[in-house]
Amino acid sequence: MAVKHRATLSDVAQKAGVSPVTVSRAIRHPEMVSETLRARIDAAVAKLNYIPNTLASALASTRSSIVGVIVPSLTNGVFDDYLKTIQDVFVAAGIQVLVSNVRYSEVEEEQAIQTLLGYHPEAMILAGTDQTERSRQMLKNSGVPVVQTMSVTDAPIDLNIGLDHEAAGYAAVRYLNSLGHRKIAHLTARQDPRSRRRHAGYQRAMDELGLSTKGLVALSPRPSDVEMGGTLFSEVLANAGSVDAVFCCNDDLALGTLFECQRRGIDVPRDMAIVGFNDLDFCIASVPPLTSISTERQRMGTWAAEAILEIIRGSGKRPKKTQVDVGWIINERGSSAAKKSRRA
Amino acid sequence: MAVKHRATLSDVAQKAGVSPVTVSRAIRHPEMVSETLRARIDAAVAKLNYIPNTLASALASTRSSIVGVIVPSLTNGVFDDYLKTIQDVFVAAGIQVLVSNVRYSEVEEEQAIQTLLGYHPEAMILAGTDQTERSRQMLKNSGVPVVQTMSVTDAPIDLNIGLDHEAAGYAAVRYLNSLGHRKIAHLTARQDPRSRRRHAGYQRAMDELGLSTKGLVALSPRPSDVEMGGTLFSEVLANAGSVDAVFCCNDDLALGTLFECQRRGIDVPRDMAIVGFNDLDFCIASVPPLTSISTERQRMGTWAAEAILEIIRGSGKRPKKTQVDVGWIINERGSSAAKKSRRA
DNA sequence: GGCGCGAATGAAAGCGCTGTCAAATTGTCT
DNA sequence: AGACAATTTGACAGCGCTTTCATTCGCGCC
Repeated sequence: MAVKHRATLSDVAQKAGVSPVTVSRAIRHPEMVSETLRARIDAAVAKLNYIPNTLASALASTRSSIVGVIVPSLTNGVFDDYLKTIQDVFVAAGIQVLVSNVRYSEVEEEQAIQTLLGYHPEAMILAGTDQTERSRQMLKNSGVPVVQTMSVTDAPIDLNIGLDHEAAGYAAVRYLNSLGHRKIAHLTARQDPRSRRRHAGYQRAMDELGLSTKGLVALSPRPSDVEMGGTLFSEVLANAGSVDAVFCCNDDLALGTLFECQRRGIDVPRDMAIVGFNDLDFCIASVPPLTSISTERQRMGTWAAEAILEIIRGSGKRPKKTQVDVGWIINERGSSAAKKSRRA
Repeated sequence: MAVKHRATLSDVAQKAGVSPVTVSRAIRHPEMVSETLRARIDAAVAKLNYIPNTLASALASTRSSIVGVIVPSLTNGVFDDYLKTIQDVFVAAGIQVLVSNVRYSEVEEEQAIQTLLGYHPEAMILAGTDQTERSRQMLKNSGVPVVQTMSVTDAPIDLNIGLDHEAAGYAAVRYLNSLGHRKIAHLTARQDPRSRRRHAGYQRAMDELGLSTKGLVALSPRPSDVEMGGTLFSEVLANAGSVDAVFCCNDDLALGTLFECQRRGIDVPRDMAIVGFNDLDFCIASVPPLTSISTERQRMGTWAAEAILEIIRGSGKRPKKTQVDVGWIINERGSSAAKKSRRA
C-alpha cells in the first residue's frame, strides 16, 4: 500500500458486499440491520480498521456532538476540577469537549468563541459573566445554548450558575471581624473579574465597619502562585506596620502567607489569622489547616454539563431552572481564630 | 426569522453578488481576490455574522487542523503546565487541540485514541509510553504522526520525548545517601507507569547500597494529594521506627510530608530530609523550601507541539531528531541536607 | 491590430457521511 | 393461494466547503 488511504464507509460496504447506507446503519443504529449482515459488516470494519470520520458524520447529520468550553486558565486548581467534572459528564454521554484556554483575556475569549462556534457546537460553557459585547452577540446569534458559570449575573446570556463573589468577599471580612480582628489585609493577584469582586466586597465590609484599609491591600497583576503570597504579605506588613488578619483572594496566596508567617516566626492563628478562597485540597493538610471559602466548582461544572445534556436530549426544551446561585461556605479551620480566645 | 439558519458561504456570496468560490478564497487566500471584491465580501461577512463551518472546511480540504492530546489527569499540576504549553503553541498556529483525559486508565486511553482518530487529527500527542497493543496498532494504522512524551522508551511508536524515571528515582536515593542518609523511605500514590519506574529506581539504588527497604515504602492506589503525603509518611514512621529521609514520588506527597513533620515537631532537614518530584511552584515557597527533582515538562510539551508543526508545515517530512531525552535536575533546597553537617 | 500572457473569477465535482423515501424481501392472515 | 403489512435494504440527494480546471478579462507586445 503505497498511499495511506484511510478506509471509508464505502470500503467497508464493498468488503461486506452491501451498500454504504447499510454500513452506516449497522454502526449508528445496529437494531435496524439484520443480525447476519451486522456480523458481516462488523467483520469488515475490524479487518479494515475502519474508524468513522466524525467530521463527515457531523456535517451530514448536522449534529456535531461537540460542546465548547472556555476556561481562563489551565494551571489554576479551580478550573482543573471544574473542567474535569465537565469532561466526565460529557465523555460519558458521547460528547466531545473542545477546550479553549483564554488566559484571562477578553480578547482571546472573543477569538476562542468564534473558533469554537466554527465547529457548530451543540452548546457553549463559559467561565465568568464578563464577556465583551461582541462575544455576547456572537453567542446569541449562534442560537446555541450557553451556560455562564462561576459568577451569577443579572443579565445572563442564557443559563447561568455561580455565586456572588462580592458577597463572599464581604462575608470573609465580617467573619474575621467577628473574631475580633480589625486590621484586616487583603491580598489579590491577577485581577480577573471575580477577584475584583471579592476585593470590592472586602472594601465594602471594611467601609461599613469603619475600618481603614490604608496600606492593607497588596495586589499584583501577575498570575498568582504560592511564592507570591509571601511577597504580597510582606508588602502589607511593611506598609501597614501591624496586621491582625489576612483575607487572600485565593488559596495559593493564603498558603504563601502561611509560609511567610512560619519564616518570620509569626504564630498562626495567635498573631495572624488567614483566610483563603476556593478550598483547594491542601487547605486541610497545612499546619495549621487553612480556613478557606469553598465554592462549589464541581457542582457548577456538573450542573452546566447536565443542563446542556438535558437540552440536547430534550431536543431544545429549556430546563425549568435557568439560573442557580450555589453560594459559598466558610470552612473554618485552624488558621483563623478569635483574637483573644480560640474557638472550640 | 422563524428558523435559525446559520449563514453559509452561499448566503455571503449572494449578498456580495459573487460566486461561493470567490468568498471561500477571500477568506482563505485573500491575496487571490481583488481588493474591491474583498471589501464587498468582508462587508457581507460582517453583516451576516458569518462564521465558516470548520467541519465542512476540514472535510473538503482533508486538513482538519486538529491535534489530539491525551493526558492521564486534568487535576495534576504536572499535566496542567504541559497541556497549557501545547495549547499555546498550537493555538498560535491556528490548530485546534482536542484534549482527552483518560484518568490513568489504559482502557479509557484506547477509547480516547479511537474517538480522537475519528476527527482525522493531523497528529496525536500521548503522555507516557505504555499504551496497549491495540492502541499502538490504531495509531500506527492511522498514519498520523504520534509523539509520546514524559518517558523515553526503546520502542517508540513514532516520535518520543521524555526522561528515564527509573534513573531519576535511582538518582534521588543516591543523592540522599550521599548526604549520609541510610534509612530512606519512599512514598508513592496511584501507581501509574512513571511512578512505578521511579519506585523501581528507588529499589535498585537501595539494593545496590545494601540498604533494606523493609517498612520504608508506603503506597496508595488512590490519586495523590497533599493530605495523603502526611498519611503515608505516618505509616512509614509507624512501620519503620526511625527514618532519615523520604523520597516522594511527587511534590504533593512531599508537601504533605513536610506538614506532617511540622505537626509532629520533626525538624526538617535536621531530623528528616525530604525530596519531591516535579518541582511544582510551591516547592520554592515552603519552609524550608522543598528539594525536588525537576522534569522539563514544559519543554516536552513545546517540543512535541513544535515537532508536529514542523511535520505538518513541511508536508510530512520527519524532523532529524525523533527522540529526545530531556533528563532531570535535582533542585537542592532546604528540605534536604547532610545528616551531620548542613550544606552551605 | 491580433497575439499571448497573467490575473481574477466561476463551474463542476466531490470530501465521507446521513436523512429520506422507494424498492425488495419476508412473513401473516384469510 | 393471494393480498397486505412489516421488515430490511438500497438509491439519491445533499450537509458546506475546497480543489481542480476552465473561462473571462485586461494588458503589453511585435
